[in-house]
Amino acid sequence: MTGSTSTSDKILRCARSLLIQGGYNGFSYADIAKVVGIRNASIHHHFPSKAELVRTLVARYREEAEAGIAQLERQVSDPAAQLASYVGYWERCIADASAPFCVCALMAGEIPALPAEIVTEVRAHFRSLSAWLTSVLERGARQGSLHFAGTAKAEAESFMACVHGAMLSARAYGDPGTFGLITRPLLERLAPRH
Amino acid sequence: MTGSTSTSDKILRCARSLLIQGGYNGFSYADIAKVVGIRNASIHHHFPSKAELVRTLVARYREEAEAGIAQLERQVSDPAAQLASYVGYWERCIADASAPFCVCALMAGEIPALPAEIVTEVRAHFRSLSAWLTSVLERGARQGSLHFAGTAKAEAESFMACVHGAMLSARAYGDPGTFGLITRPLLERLAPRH
DNA sequence: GATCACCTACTAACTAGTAGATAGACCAAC
DNA sequence: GTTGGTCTATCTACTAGTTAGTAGGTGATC
Repeated sequence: MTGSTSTSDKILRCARSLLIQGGYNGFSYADIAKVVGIRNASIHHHFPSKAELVRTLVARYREEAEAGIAQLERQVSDPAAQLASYVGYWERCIADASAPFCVCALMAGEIPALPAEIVTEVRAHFRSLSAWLTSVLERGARQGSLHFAGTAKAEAESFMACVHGAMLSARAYGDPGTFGLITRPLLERLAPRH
Repeated sequence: MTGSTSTSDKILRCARSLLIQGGYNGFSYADIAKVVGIRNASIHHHFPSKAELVRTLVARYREEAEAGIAQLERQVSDPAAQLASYVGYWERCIADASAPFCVCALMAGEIPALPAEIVTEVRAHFRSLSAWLTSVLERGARQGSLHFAGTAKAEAESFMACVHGAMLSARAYGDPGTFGLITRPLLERLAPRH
């Protein structure tokens, strides 16, 4: 309750942005302390261990993601527009470098080296994102606005993989535009504009 | 030249498999030394720094990848079959857990935290893989065996992203089968067997 | 006898995490 | 309204272990 953003909030936000840069083993308590302006040990007061800090961070990330999707469901009703809006959100995040990678997609690659409680959290994000995409695709198919060959579930997994792969490619090429280059045809294929 | 596999070979192979597990910051000289059966310091005799070790490792990985693709070009001529063979290779690697992730795809996520010389190497792999896929798709389109909407280049980038994303999803779900589940419809869409 | 591959022994910096002190805020009892 | 107790957030100072990397020595091989 210390003003608008508490110290633990600052720690979480800072840790998230460091995590997005280089993964779980790519940052340390010292890095966080330097940015937030407290001492190394003070972080332990808020989060007893690094695993717990990152678990909390991912849990909060998932909450925000679910809230964002709930808002999207309220504001946009057309399934094709919902997919476009989801992709557009990431396109903007990558373009302005504010959060140029999905926390969970990044950590999915490091899973064999991650504490179990974090793996659970990452897996849950994949499941819930896939479930939402499946529901959007199902609705779109029923309405006749979205077109694909197999099941909605399979198409959802493919869609999610393509978006995550596009993040990887954008990073590999060092070019934010690559993300849109890959995802735009993906949307076009599902909802052809004539 | 010490017998069939030299120590530096062993170090490279070991480092690769450790890298595939948890990324650049997910392993140390000590980890390699323990597996290979030499002392920590001996690794420096072969590779002066970690950055140099990993740079060499990626360069060799790229050589092997290019050799594999050259062999594929020799053995299989049909473009659709070439794509299927490429995906099949990864499906087997992931299923038997021998090398369940592309070294460059994994490190692409960590790029902001990677030494510059490694980033160059990773980027080069993305470019050469994309170039090969583009040539296969172009040939397939010319022959009429592969079908897609936009340019071959755009479709190649999308294909590559989807494959990399499928690796990520397989890891996230802890289920190797996920890779095939995502990539099979991808091949089916490009070359429908109706 | 030079070179190679390895060794022991070491360093400086960094890792997450702990112990215990301090300073301020809140809240009661007197 | 002052006193005393508790809670919270931070600090300094520390530990044990790990990190990449270095210096210099040894024994075998060409």
